[in-house]
Amino acid sequence: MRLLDVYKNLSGLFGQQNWWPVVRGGQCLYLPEFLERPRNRDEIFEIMLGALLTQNTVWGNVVKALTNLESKAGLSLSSIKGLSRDELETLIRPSGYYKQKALKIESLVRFIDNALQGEVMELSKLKPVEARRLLLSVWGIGPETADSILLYGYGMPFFVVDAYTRRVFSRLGLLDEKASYEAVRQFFEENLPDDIRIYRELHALIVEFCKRYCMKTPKCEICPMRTACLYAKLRADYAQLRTE
DNA sequence: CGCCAGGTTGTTG
DNA sequence: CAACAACATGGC
Repeated sequence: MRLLDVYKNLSGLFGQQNWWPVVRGGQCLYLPEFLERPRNRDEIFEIMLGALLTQNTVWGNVVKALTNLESKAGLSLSSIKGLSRDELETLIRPSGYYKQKALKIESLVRFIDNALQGEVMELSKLKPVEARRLLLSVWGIGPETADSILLYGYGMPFFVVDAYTRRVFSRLGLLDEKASYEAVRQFFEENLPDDIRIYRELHALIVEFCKRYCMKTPKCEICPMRTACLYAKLRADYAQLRTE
């Protein structure tokens, strides 16, 4: 099975994902309208917040945090700037690592004020590679967070590699488990059509697939991709041995 | 209960 | 550069 086959399978299984979600009135919405138009500054900043808050954290907890921010302050840059460290910590608490994440948000805000003159749209004027380099220079923003912001916020063609991506594709036998972030990203970018819609969808589909089937201890018996998966075969063989 | 979650940073060998 | 600890809440 090739990379594009995986995409087609997952796409057929789960349908259109419409990432990145937006939080409005405490609801988490997946809106197809962003396939057609660029995000505005507030929408991009909200993605930055979400991308930071979801580091090693389930999205449901991030929604709680974003909902707190939304109702007590607002999700815009200026709203966040009006919060004290303590207020920020309290509001984002449900997303975990809340003290560290409060520092990261402050670090992000400093970056926007200083390097971008307070305007996130400045990044869209740069060449993608330069925008990425800048984001990676911010304390608290690593490669996955940067690529999430660039791909979903700015529509720049970087594939987002997360723990799920490594898990799925190493289990399928298409990737080395210990390949570096950059190596994995290049593998995807070289083997996918140069189309941010596909980058966006595939990453979202991988997350959905891992939540439903390919968890740490996977449900290989009922997995729709088991017949193409090395790991599923391995576990099936092992189960077979034990009954003999 | 224990395990796990859409990472990043700092420290150490 | 690789390995490991620290960071933390909430759902199952």
